[in-house]
Amino acid sequence: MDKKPCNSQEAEVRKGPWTMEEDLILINYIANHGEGVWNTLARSAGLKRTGKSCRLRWLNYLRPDVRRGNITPEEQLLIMELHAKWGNRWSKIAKHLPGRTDNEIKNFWRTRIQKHMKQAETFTGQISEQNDDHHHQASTSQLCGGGGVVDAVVETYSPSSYPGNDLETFPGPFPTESNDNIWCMEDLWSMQLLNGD
DNA sequence: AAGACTTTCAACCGCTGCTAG
DNA sequence: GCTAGCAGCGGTTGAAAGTCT
Repeated sequence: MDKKPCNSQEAEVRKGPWTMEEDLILINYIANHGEGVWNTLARSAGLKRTGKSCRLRWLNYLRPDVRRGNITPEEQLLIMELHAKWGNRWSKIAKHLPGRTDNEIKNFWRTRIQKHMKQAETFTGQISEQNDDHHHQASTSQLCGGGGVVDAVVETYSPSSYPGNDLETFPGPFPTESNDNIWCMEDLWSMQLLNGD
C-alpha cells in the first residue's frame, strides 16, 4: 500500500489503454527502424511503456497486416478444427489464420464458442433427460472413442449439428461490423506516412 | 429515461523456453 | 553448466459498449 517505487524510471511506466500519440510513435519508430529488441525499442522510441506492452500493441493491433472485424464462418470452422487438434495453442492456431492474432482468436473462443458450448451442454442435458438410453450410448462412444473429449466438442460444433447444416446459422451474435470506437488504422498509417521520413 | 445486467475485447500478469555470455 | 535477459504464450481482468427491464 505505502510501498514506493524503487526508482523514478519504474514510476514512469505507463499502463492501460494506448493513446493515439503512443500508437503513432510506435508505428513511426518501427517503420523507420524495424522491429527489434522490444525493451530497447520502447526506450529508444521514448515510450513510457514496457517492451512487452509495445510488442503486444504492435502484434495485436498496429501491424499493417492485422485483420480486424468479424470472423468469417470459414474462419470459425477452421478455429474449431484446429482447436480440436491442438487445444488452447492459440498462437499455433493463429498462424493458420492470416491476419488474425492469438489474442483475437482466444477472445473469440472464450466469448463465443465457450458460451455456446455451455448452452449446448444445457440443451443436450435436457435432451438426455428425455432420451436417456439412446443419448447415453451416443455420448459414451464419442467421449471414449479414438478422438476423445476433443472430438466430442468438435462434433457438438460441427455444422451438421445445427439446424440448416450451415455455419451461417451458427447460433450467436457474430458481429458484422468492425469496431468504430477506436481510431481507424488507415488514419494512423496515413499519418505515419505524412510524418515518416 | 435510467439503472442493472451482460458481452466484448484490449491489455496486463505470470510463467516457460530459448539463447547469448 | 549456470545465469540473466528476452520473447512468446496462455490465462485473467477490467473498462467500455451494448442490451434489457
